Amino acid sequence: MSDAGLPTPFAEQVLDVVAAIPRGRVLTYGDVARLLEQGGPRQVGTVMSRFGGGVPWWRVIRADGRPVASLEADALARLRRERVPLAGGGSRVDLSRARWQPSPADLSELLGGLRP
DNA sequence: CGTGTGACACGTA
DNA sequence: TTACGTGCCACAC
Repeated sequence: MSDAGLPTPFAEQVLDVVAAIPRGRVLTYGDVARLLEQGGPRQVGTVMSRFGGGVPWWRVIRADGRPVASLEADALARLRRERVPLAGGGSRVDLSRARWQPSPADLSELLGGLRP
């Protein structure tokens, strides 16, 4: 069993956002940070590394469209399964088409629940 | 209080 | 396209 310690409030918000990414869509680490308006891509990555196991972690990718290096094969398989638009011969996500752009309603529901 | 580390981002070559 | 340097933020020593 893995004990990643206790999730901080920031970690829980990150996980909440990731859990809200619709099937077939993705966000970059930077996107998540900017959505929450706190921390940065590296902080999001740290959270995912420690607590990402319970959320759709494969929907969080790098800004260049490549999934996490250490889990690349698994991530690409899952993304393909969800019909996420790929590019670069299927090794990268086509961010211009796959990036999730939350509607104002999505945002208020997300951030509203996290930051009343 | 300096230094290293990390599931990152970006410009330049 | 890949490789490298620099910036960034938080945290452990």
